[in-house]
Amino acid sequence: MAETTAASGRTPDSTRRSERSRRAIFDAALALVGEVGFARTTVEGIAARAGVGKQTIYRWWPSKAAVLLDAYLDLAAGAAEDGEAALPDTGDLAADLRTVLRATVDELNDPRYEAPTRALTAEGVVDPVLGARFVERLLEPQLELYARRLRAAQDAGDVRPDVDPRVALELFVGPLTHRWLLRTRPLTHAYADELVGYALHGIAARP
Amino acid sequence: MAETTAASGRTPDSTRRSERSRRAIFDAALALVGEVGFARTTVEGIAARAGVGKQTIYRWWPSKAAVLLDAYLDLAAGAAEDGEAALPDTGDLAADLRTVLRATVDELNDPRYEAPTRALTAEGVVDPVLGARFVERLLEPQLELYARRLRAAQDAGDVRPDVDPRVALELFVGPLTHRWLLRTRPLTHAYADELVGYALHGIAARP
Amino acid sequence: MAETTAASGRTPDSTRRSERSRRAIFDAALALVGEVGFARTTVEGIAARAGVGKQTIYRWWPSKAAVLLDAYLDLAAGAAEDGEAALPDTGDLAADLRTVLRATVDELNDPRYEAPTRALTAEGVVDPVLGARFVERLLEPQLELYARRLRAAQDAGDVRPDVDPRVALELFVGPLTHRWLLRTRPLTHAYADELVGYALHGIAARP
Amino acid sequence: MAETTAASGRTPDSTRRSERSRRAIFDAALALVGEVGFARTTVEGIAARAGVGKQTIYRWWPSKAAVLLDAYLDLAAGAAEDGEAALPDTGDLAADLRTVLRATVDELNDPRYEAPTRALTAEGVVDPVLGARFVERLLEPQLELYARRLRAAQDAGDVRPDVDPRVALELFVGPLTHRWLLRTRPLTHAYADELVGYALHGIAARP
DNA sequence: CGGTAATCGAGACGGTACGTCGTGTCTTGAG
DNA sequence: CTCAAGACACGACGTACCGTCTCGATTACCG
Repeated sequence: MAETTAASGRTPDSTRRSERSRRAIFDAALALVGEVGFARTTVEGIAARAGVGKQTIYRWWPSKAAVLLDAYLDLAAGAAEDGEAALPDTGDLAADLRTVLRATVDELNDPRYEAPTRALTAEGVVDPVLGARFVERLLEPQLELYARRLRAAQDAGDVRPDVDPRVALELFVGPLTHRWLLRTRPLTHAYADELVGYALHGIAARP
Repeated sequence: MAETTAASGRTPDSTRRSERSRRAIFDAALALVGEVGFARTTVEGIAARAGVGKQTIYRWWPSKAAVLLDAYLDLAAGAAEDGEAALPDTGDLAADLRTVLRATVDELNDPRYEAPTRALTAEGVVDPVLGARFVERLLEPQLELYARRLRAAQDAGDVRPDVDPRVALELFVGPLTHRWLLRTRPLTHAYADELVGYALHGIAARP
Repeated sequence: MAETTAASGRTPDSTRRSERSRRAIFDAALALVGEVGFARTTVEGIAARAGVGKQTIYRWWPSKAAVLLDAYLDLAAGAAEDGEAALPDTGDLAADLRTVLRATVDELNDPRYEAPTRALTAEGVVDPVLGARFVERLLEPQLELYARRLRAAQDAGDVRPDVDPRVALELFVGPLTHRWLLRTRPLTHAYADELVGYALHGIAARP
Repeated sequence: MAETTAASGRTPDSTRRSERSRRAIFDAALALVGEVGFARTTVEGIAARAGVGKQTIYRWWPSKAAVLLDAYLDLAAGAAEDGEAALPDTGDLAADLRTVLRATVDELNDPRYEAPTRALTAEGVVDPVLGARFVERLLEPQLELYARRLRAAQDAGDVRPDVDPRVALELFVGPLTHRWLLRTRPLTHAYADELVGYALHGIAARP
């Protein structure tokens, strides 16, 4: 589980690292963010809760956001092990997209994940380094699944061959993310379905 | 220009308020966020730079984010005075959308606005109250312009009548925002054009 | 009660200073040094005990030693108010010196004063600035009393007129201090008497 | 050269000890105290400079003061080898004392020795165990030289037979130390001479 | 048109957290 | 076993800001 290595003067020897502390820090960080939110979570608080010296956190991470990101990645890695290396492919692209987008809606609405995900995303919006890492490790792998499914659909003749899947997928995740991040309108299954319809067939009138 | 009024015990008498200080605070806030970023901008710093007592800030705003939001709204109000109460309507919907989206791309890429816009958006992602205000005062009015243009296109028979403009517009702004906030891919005019094409006509193959 | 003004960037406005805090800090500092010793007394501890922010200490003093010195001076000033502006002068120089030196022995042996006095002295040995202040405010005024008494004795013909009182007085306080600081031998009344005997006949006029 | 043995649970096997490390630690300790002072010298710093593990220091000494003391004793032992097992005895007590006291003044004023000597003395003032060791190993042997010379003077009839040499010697070293430690007045040869004059006639036999 | 009640600049205050440094203990691998 | 190296839990450092709280000194309404 690679970490956002601290950029300070001397690099510590990672072979001698305490796995026990690493785990305790992750657990404490996630728990605290869930309980009091990211803003009121402090490095000091994480250290205290993890039964760890502050220095042990600063030795391995440059900021509390980096800690949380690694904790989150660790969590996601655990969850990813058992499952979903690919989007469903029943042959019906619209149905498959509806399934996935509905699942995404449910996940985004799940209060357990909301706080840390929002915190991390917001931090990434403002901190390019952290954001890049967030995208590279978490977001892009997910988007790649969409791209793959769309490519399969192209092979099956369900999607225009001149369409760039990497761009097309944003028609689905872009609006969803927009609603969720900015809270402009409620995120519902109905919205997911509507989105699939619009994006798949466009909004222009047919002659 | 209404402020996010401080919610503390006694409401101050706004008629006696110093306009001079208000302006100085806005200027200082925007300047500091531009120079050192939102995170390293402090209320103390704003006060010092504005030549103002800290209490004068705390009297009128509940947080530095609220100050920045009002400063930003003030800025936007000034900019909005001269112009764009509506999206262009040349009769060619695709062309008009390309124009607008390209302009948006340019704006988002403008380093002058980047820091404060990102800061406010990120803050809104995490703080629902601030986010709501941000959306209500800044985002929704802009989205309404899209909705209006799409409704006109429906009247002209260029957009399917069963399409909900408020949802459809997210096909354009959603992906754009997604790229900008998360920095997944560069934001270019070519992308804006591609997006208009995809969203307008869908990605599904035609039989 | 002048303080060892902090040498940091901006000098605080001493007219707005909280007398309440000043007193609480002195009390806490003296209490802690008495209870756990100087080395294990911390600025943090003083602040906590005094119910004061750390910054309030750092605003007015550059180090814990400076705090303790001022606390000590404040104490001494309080004690000095009621009393001893001069050494006793019964006409019998030897007896008077014995009285004073015995009292000094008792004071140095008093466990209540021992810890802070040793701490302060040791700190002054190593920190010239603090030491100078210690000497100027506490030690020299006391030594001046000796000098005055010796001058009176010269006037009375009990001390050789060519003797420099400021040097002569060190024959008494030097050895006493030496024993106390370095703990070479026990400090007793007998020693005080012996010292007076030895030193006095060196400077006493011969008939 | 005996060390202030660490008092921890298991005593290490001193026969397997690295002489190389011991010397390196002494050198590093003395160098650091000379360069940055005792307070800012750290065990970690000594270890790093000596190219030694921290544990190697903690294995053999209980504190940095103890390390410095041993380093100092080691130094003094080297210096003592070539010389002065006794005070000069030309038959003229006053002259001999002046010689010795002037040499002491020079030594105390030597900036090379000032930092470590002050540091050790100050530490001994506050730490009775260390102080006792300092006195026993360094101070008392020197004082004994004075006592011996005074006894010789008594035998020669130059000093009153009822005088206790161990007390009398403090008339010389006490005031000198007082001036040096507390920096009340400059330490000069003239002062040394004056001191001898004052003190000596106090203890000299009367014709 | 002077009294008075507010806001204003300034900044001290009690706090919380920061990120760093040093302590003394413990562990690892080499000799 | 000792040693160099250094990670660890811990505690304190001195600093930066927080949001609250006095302080005069304007300043603008009101009687």
